[in-house]
Amino acid sequence: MRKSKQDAAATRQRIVELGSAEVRRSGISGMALADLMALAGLTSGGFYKHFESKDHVVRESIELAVQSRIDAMEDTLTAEPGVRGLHAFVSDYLSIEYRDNVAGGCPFVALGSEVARGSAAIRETTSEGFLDTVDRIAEHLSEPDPTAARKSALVLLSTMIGAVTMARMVADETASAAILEGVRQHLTAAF
Amino acid sequence: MRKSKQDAAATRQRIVELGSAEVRRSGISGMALADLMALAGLTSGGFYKHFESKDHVVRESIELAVQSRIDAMEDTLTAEPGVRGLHAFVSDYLSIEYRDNVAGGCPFVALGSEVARGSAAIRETTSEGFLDTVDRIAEHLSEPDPTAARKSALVLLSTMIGAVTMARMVADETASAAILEGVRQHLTAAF
DNA sequence: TGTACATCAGTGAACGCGCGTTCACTGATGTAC
DNA sequence: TGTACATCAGTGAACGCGCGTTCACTGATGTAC
Repeated sequence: MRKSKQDAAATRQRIVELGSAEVRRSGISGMALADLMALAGLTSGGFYKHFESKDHVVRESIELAVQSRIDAMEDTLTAEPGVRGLHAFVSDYLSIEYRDNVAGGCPFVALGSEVARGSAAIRETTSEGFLDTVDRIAEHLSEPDPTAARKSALVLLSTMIGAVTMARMVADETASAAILEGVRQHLTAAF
Repeated sequence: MRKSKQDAAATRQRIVELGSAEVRRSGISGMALADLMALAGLTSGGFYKHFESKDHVVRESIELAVQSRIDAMEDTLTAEPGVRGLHAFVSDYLSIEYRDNVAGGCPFVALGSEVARGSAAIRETTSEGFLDTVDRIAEHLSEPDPTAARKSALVLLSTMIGAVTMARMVADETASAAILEGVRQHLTAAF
């Protein structure tokens, strides 16, 4: 049952989009290809008509997740001018809703420690995405010196990633919310 | 070949100690019980003479990792008085050496995102360890109000965890070192 | 203190399951003439 | 424009491997008398 080139391209795109959510929800090793294909309405064998290996979908899935998060971030940062936009981004990121939106949330939070142990290709892709995100944040900071702006952006993003990672890990709801709120206050005062 | 009670207790202890390093090195799902037992000089089957399931060793291994990190932290914090001890702790934590010492390093960095997806028991154990660590840090902060101290400690620890997690993930050495150094400067200025 | 039996730490093979990957096959699409 | 053949997206079973867990067995330790 061969499909047209357009259909095939659309299928591939759909797999990556579903993978982008799945990999954040279940983790790299937790994402099963047969499950992913089932989500796309396909059976397992067809996977290799679109990708060389699991590593390849994982990479593209993470890439898409990073890109869609950057796009959303740009929207928030530019919706309000200057520091107002920055604080809106920080507050959104450190909200209960964002903490609980694993599949649609920050890939660095969802995959941080797993990527550090992952293949060289996955580390490469993910860390490029991280540094790209840092650059985008730096562009929106009020600091005149680009090196200083980059450093601030690095600190800002690492801090938020740590906070949400711990907020997701901590079982007690009150303690979890306190992490988010504490870090939000700290960052909006410091930047 | 039954062993004496003392031998058996020593074996159990050894497995947990090795597990404490292994789980940080390989992750929860990456730690294979047969490998762990081989490290202890035993064969796979004997595992269940000491533990009910993999989940149980993982819990004890994380618990031990947290405890040994707390002990090391207390030493650093009290070696020098006041803010000097705190800054020494922050600088050690955000050093290249600590970043590269995965098996002996911070379990929250090594396992953060994986624990968030883990069993309820593992989440419980790990987040208790996290909150315990926060309390210990809070005791050493100069702030008079204990609630404020606790909040500062929460922010401090989450920030450092995020920084080291990203520093381990980022493939480029210069960029990785810049994360550590940037966050170190930021935290020693802020606390 | 000695003896007989029960217990149980440790062995190593086997089981069962999940999962990445392969493969022969199908039939619609693409292409060459 | 039609026709014949090649291509290839998708199917679903099978393979192979890793790994958690179980099990029958061994022999030293622990315990009851």
